[in-house]
Amino acid sequence: MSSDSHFFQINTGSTEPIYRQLVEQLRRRVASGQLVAGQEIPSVREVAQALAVHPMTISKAYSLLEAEGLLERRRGLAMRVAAQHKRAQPAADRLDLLRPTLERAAAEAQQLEVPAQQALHLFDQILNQEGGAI
Amino acid sequence: MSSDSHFFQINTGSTEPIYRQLVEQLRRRVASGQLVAGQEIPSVREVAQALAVHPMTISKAYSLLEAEGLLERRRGLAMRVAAQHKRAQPAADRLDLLRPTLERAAAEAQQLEVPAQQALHLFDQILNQEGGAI
Amino acid sequence: MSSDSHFFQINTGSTEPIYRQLVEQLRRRVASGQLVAGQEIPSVREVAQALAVHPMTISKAYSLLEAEGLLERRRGLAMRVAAQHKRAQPAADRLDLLRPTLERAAAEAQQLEVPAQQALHLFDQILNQEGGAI
Amino acid sequence: MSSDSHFFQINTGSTEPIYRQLVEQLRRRVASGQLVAGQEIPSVREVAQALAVHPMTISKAYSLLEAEGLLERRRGLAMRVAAQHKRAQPAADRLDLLRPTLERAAAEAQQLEVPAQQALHLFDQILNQEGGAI
DNA sequence: GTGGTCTAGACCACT
DNA sequence: GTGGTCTAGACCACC
Repeated sequence: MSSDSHFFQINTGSTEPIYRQLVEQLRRRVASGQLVAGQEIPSVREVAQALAVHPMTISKAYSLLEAEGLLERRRGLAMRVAAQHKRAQPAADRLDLLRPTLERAAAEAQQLEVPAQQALHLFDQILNQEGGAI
Repeated sequence: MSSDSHFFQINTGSTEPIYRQLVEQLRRRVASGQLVAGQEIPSVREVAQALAVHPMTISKAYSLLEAEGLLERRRGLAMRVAAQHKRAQPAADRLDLLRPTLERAAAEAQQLEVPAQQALHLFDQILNQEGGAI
Repeated sequence: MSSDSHFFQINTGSTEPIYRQLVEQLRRRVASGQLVAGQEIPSVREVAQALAVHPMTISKAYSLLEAEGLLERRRGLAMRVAAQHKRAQPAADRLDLLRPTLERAAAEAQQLEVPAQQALHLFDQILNQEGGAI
Repeated sequence: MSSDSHFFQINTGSTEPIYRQLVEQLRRRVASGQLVAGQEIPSVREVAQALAVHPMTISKAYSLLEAEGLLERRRGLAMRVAAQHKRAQPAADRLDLLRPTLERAAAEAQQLEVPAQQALHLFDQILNQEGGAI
C-alpha cells in the first residue's frame, strides 16, 4: 500500500498534537464521503513509517476513532471504516465544519489589518493551487 | 483600563496554548501598526481577570514578548510596546503572515470536499461580519 | 494523599489490561455513589507510584473516563468527577452490572461440577471477608 | 460430531483471549471428570467453524494443552484427553478453582455497594437457570 | 502480517 | 505540583 504513503498529512511544527491532526483529517474524509463504510485504512505501521512518527501515536488516533464508532477493529486485520457510521454529511453541514478555521483566519486578518479583499484573493489563490479543481 | 477587557480574545477550548494565542495576537497587532512604540498594554492582572486565566499564563506571554524585544518592562509601570522594535511591516509581509491559516483552511476544504467557491463565499461572509469594514 | 495509596486495586496477573481494570473500578464507584460530582481523584503520579505502574497507563485510563464524560480535566489541577455525569444509579441497575461476572462464575462452577450449594456457600464466605459488613 | 458444535462456549467481546478461554474451559472439564482419559475432543476445524474463529486460534489452545500434558496428539486421528494426566481433582480442590472469579465478583459487589444478600440471591438465580440442576 | 499493552524516560503546558 | 504528548522498544494476541 505504498501509494498510501500520503494518506495523511501532518504538520509536526504545529502545537496541535499529531494524533489529533490525524483524527480530524479522517473525520473530514468520512464526512465528505471520500471514505466509505467497509473501506480499509492503512495500517498503523505503514502510516508510522510514512510520517516518521512513532506507531503508538498513530494507534492512539485510530483507537479514538474506534471509540467514536467511526472505525472498526478486526482482530488481526487492518482496521476499516465502520459499517454503521454516521454517513457522509450533506454539503451544508460540511461547510459548517469549515467555519472555525475560517473564523480564525478572519480574526488574524483583522489583527494584521489585511483588507478583506486581499485576504479573499489570497485564499482564492491557495484554493486553486491545492488539490486542483474540485 | 476597563475598556481593554477585550484587548485579547482567547479560545480556552483550543489545543493551542493560551500564552501562545496571546503572543501571536500581539505580534500581529504590532505588525499591522495597530500597536505602536511606547503604547501601554493592559497589566497582567487585568488581562488575567478579564480572561479568567491564571496570571502566570499572561505573565509568560509578556515575558516571551519582552525577550523578543517587542515589549518593554518598566519597574512599577505598565509594560509598553518597545521603542526599538521592528516597525510595522509592509502590507505584503502581513499578507504572508495570514498564509498558514488559509492553507490549513484550504486543506480542510479539500478533505471535506467543499467546493472552492462555497469556501470563498463563507470566508467572505465571515470577514464582513467580524469587525465590520476595514 | 498517601491514604489513597489503595484507591485502586489491580491484578497484574490478569489478562485484563490494567487501564481497563481502573476504568471499570472507577465506573462502579461512581455508579454506587461512592464518588460524587466534584470529588478529586488521586493524581496520575500518585496512583502510578502506589501501584508500581507506568504513569502513562494511569493516564490512559483517566483519558478514557474523561472522553466518557465521567471525569473532568482542569488545566494544571487534579482531575475530578465531572459535575454533569450520570448520577449514581439505582440499586436494581447496579445489581445488573454485577451479573456478567456472576454468570461467568456460574459457568465455571458448572464446568467444574461444583454443586450450586457449595458455590453459593463459598461466595457467601468471600463476601463476608471482603469489606466487612455493608 | 455435529452435536459438539457447542463443546466450547466463548465470548468474543471479552478482553480475555479466545485461546485462553478454551484452555481454561477444558482444564475445568478435566478437573471435574467430565472429560476422562482417552476421550476424543472435536477437531480444530469443527470447533473453528462452530465458533466462527480462525483455526489457528483453536490450534494454539490445543497445543498449549498438549504441552501441558492434558491432551494427546495422534497423527491423523482426533486429539484426545491424555492417558496420564492429573486425574479428576477432589471436590475441595475444584471449589478452590472457582475462588478467583468469586473474589472478583465480591470486589465488584463492594464497589457497586450491592448488599451481600442481594448479590447472593442473584448468584443463586443464575446458578439455577444455567445448566439446570447439577 | 494486523493492532494492543506496557515501560522508561524526555519534554511541554499550565496552576 | 497537575496532566499531555511523544519516542524507543519489548512482548502479546490474533489472522
